[in-house]
Amino acid sequence: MAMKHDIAQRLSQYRSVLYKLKALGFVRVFSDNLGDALEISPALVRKDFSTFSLTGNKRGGYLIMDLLDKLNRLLGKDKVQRIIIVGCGKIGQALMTYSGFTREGLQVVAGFDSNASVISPQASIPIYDVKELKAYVKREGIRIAIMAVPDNAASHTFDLLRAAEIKGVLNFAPVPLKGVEGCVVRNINIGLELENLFYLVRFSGKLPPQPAGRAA
Amino acid sequence: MAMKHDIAQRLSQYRSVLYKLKALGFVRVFSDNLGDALEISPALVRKDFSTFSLTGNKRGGYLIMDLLDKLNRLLGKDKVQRIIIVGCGKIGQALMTYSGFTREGLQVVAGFDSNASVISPQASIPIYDVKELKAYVKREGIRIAIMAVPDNAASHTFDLLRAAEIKGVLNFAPVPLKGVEGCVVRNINIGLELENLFYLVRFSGKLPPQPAGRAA
DNA sequence: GAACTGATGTTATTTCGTTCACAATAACGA
DNA sequence: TCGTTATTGTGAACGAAATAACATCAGTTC
Repeated sequence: MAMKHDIAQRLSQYRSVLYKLKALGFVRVFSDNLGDALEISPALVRKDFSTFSLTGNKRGGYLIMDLLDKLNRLLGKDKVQRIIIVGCGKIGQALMTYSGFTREGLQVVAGFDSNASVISPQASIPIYDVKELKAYVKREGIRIAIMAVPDNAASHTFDLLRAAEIKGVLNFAPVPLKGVEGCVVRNINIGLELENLFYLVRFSGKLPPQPAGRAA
Repeated sequence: MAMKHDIAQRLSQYRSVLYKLKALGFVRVFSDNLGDALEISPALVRKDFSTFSLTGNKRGGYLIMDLLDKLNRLLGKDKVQRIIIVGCGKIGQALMTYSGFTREGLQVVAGFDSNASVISPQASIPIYDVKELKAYVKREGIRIAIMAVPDNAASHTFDLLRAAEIKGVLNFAPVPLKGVEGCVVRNINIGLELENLFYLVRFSGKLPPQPAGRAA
């Protein structure tokens, strides 16, 4: 059940770096450059490209435009990718107008909430009652949702999303959801990340306490 | 340069699950239970515990209270962990009042921004001018910061944080920051995560296109 | 109190992602 | 045109992390 997440993440990162290089006027790029940018070895860059049949020239490296074309097709970036946000509290609303999305070809097309006071179907990005979720998703063919609800609503909301046959969920609730057949889940647990940071800072450099107690 | 991130993350997850079990009235737990909860093998649970000298009883499993005590000490949860937020736009402000933090023993003690219109030193969680960042961090002994600034400010803001000798940064800007000596960085790139989701959904089950072209 | 049961703690094995190493080859220069 | 050089593409080697396997032992039962 090992995730093949990592290589897909790298594809997006390559894409991002390539756009920057293109903006700087470069037309070719070498595996070394991309390796430096992502802090990985050039060999891994070439291997990734090989896996997806992204080919270069034996001496002239890779053509940036060519790579971008192929990556965009691979990542489905040739069309705008529409998402909805379920849970329009502070985080949800912040994400609704998050500027990083448009730049990435992502478009938040609607929000959903159970709290009547935030519902506003006339807004530029409308917020509907969560009761309308299923119909909307079906009608508009939405496949990906961001979930930004409080922890106690997480599990129920996830059931609603599954009932609406959502195919992928980015979960910001502090309750890790388990992925299920037909629906990929990705958990972003901010508290967990911070805890992790505190841990890494506390023991940065030093090994964890009593790492198997090998005598000196 | 392989990360030892994973085991620390699991430690926090064990802790979270253990609290839930405790709330349900359980007093003992077995490696199987925790393995199921985190979707990992029981062997890995025992191995993790062994690494950190978390011991159980050969037959009776582990005592939940005992594990929690030790985990809390390991993760520094015996005292409140204070953090600051740099960049008080929508995301930053949403995080300031994020309810998930207090539950985790995390406390946002201040915000910083360069935009005069959001500065409010009298608020219950004060927002100061970013000019005061360094002095504040020194005075209060802050070690961890959340960075929620727009992409074009990311690099400069990171320099400020380093100058203030911040030890760890959780970066929400859509520009991945490279970690540096003395400062651990953890990037949360929402756009990237969504792209990844789209990719996984597109190819869920099926292998990536032409995976090295092995003939049928 | 002796045999048995069931879970731990740890060693051995496997798996998998990454890096190494190098053969193949396209561009460049004389 | 032919040698040289720089870079790709990929099979082999490596290493780390997860799993499997098992020896060890606390508790339970008769």
